[in-house]
Amino acid sequence: MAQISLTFPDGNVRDFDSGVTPAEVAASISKSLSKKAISAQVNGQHWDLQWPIDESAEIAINTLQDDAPALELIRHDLAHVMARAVQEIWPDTKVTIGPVTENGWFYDFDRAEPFTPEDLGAIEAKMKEIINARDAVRTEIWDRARARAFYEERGEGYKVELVDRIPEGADIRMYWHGEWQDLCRGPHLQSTGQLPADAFKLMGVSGAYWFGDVNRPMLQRIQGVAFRNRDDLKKYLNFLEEAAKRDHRKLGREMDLFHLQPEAPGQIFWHPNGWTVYTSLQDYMRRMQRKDGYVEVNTPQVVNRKLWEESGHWENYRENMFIVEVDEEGAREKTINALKPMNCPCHVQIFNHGLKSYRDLPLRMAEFGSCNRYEPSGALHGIMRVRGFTQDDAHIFCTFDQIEEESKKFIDFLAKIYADLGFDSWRVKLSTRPEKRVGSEESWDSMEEALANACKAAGREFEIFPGEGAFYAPKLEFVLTDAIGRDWQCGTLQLDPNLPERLDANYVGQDGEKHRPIMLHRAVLGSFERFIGILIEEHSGKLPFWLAPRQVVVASITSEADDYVHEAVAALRAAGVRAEADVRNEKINYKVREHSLGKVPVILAVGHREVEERTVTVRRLGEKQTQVRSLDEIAAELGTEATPPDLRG
RNA sequence: GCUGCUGUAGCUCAGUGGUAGAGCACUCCCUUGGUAAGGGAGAGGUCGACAGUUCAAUCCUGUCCAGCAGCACCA
Repeated sequence: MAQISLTFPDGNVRDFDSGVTPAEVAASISKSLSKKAISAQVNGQHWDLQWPIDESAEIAINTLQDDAPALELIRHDLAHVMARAVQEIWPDTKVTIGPVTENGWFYDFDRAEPFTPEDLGAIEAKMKEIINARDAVRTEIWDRARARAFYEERGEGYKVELVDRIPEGADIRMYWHGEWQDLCRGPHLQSTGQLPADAFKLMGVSGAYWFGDVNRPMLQRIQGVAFRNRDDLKKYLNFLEEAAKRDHRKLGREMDLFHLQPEAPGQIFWHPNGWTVYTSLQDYMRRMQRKDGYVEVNTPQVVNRKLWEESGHWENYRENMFIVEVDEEGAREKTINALKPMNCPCHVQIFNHGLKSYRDLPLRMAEFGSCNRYEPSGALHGIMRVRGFTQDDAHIFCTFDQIEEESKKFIDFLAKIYADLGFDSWRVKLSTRPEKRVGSEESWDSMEEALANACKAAGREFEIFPGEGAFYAPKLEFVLTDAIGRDWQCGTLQLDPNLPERLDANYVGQDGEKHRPIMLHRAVLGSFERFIGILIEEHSGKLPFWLAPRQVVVASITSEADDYVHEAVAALRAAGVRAEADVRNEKINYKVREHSLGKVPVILAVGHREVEERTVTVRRLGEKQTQVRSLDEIAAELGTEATPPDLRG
């Protein structure tokens, strides 16, 4: 038997027979390690305790104390345990795949009857039974024909398909615990008894397509979350509760920002409070754009089909467009129009109106463009994914040589805005040429390089996403992370030589000849609707003062202070603060509670004392402490705070 | 769009084959109270829509609409 040497994390080297398993290695070290071991790292690769090691390697034995491997194994083994539980309860159920997810796992099943929420309890109970049975996990490598025959005999058609999908040369691993069997690449725990029976929870059942294919029948997906111990699970469930509290749909109602109703699905009824946030943000964006050399335009909502055919949207995007047919009385033919889903074709019309010279470039054309897209019903989500929305859209018409500089300028612009809006953490993705594409390799080289160079010049790191670009050009996407760790793609910078070509945009160059400009589609916020949703959730409704819809409420403690309340409100408004009076016949406790829940950042309370001294008592949201200040002083101070970031001295 | 679940007062939710309830919010009255709910009274519902079964439907069945979760989609 050949010898191999294994190097341990502490630097020790020991010799073993080739083919030794990590389980045997652990046993040779100590009995307790052998019991506690869950898996190994062999040359950095996550390794099942039962897999033989044939060559000298670095090895580390993992236990439940090792965070990453432990979580992976717990979640993965629970997926198997759940599948076994389901098949034990409903033997006619077919199993498919069950991968690990960010906080747990899911497993997709094929079964005629739907799983009900009540079934989940039964499955969970059965899973605990299986864990308590402490069955050893066993693995073997089979050849393809045997594995295939095995699953065919059992009628597990999905598994047959999986066996067929395993690439040539890769091991086909079969796993067992108890009588139950699954095809799996592993690794797994030593025994189901190593699973924490109190640190997982089934979260729900939903539909999912087999390999994401809409044409295949829908499977039933049961999802679970799992952690190393009960406390971590509790922490996670608690986190979910906290996240639910900051849901923009809930806060939108509580803060009276907007509503949606069935007559206009995916379109927003903005209430005064919400519209104040919207217009404040839009005013800010408008000022920023002007300062950065954009011109602003506005273009039609309802545009004849002809333009969409020319732009290519009719061919490629039609099922997402609202079609408007005009059937005029006595007209020879009815006209077919579409609500614009994008602004770009209209902007090219403005560009094309009149001759453009190279001296006009770069031309930065901005529009707060109202767009309508017929999004699939299942995609709608509050104000984050809607059918009617407004983009902070702009198209930069420029020459190829100007791409890099314009891109750099845009990244700087976007960085300034994200910083002003309180987002410090964001990433840049560079999506490069896809398989199916148009244009020469040289042109792709230079476009990708221009975007990469622009990032470098702006001092921004970027990740490359190969093959993710549009068929005509690469793009940058700007992803920000909110307070609960979710990613949102908001900003984008898409190069586009295609649309100017289709719509025959051109400018007269220095040489007196016609040339084709390139377009840069770009947005910072993406859409106001989605961005406001993100802002609400990021701040749990406690928006930055300059964006808060009601910045100050002046509340009377006694009705004898009512006149002074109105005087204070007038003074605040004169100072540029959005202030309201609350002179209702209610106690101050009641008013404080209500406005605190309404996320009003500042409450000024006034009673006899304040009236006499011409002061107010200031209470800021989230603070218990109050402060007595003179009315003039606080009006000036809050006036400064209410100033948008770009207008501050 | 697909699978599953849900739809009762402005909000959160209970409930029943014999046309409905609570808390909060709302209106009025009392109370003028010092920093997260003072007390009392009152008003408010075509039980998502439309069909069907039934003597009788908010409840059972079907279709549609909308919402929620996930999948798919996001040129």
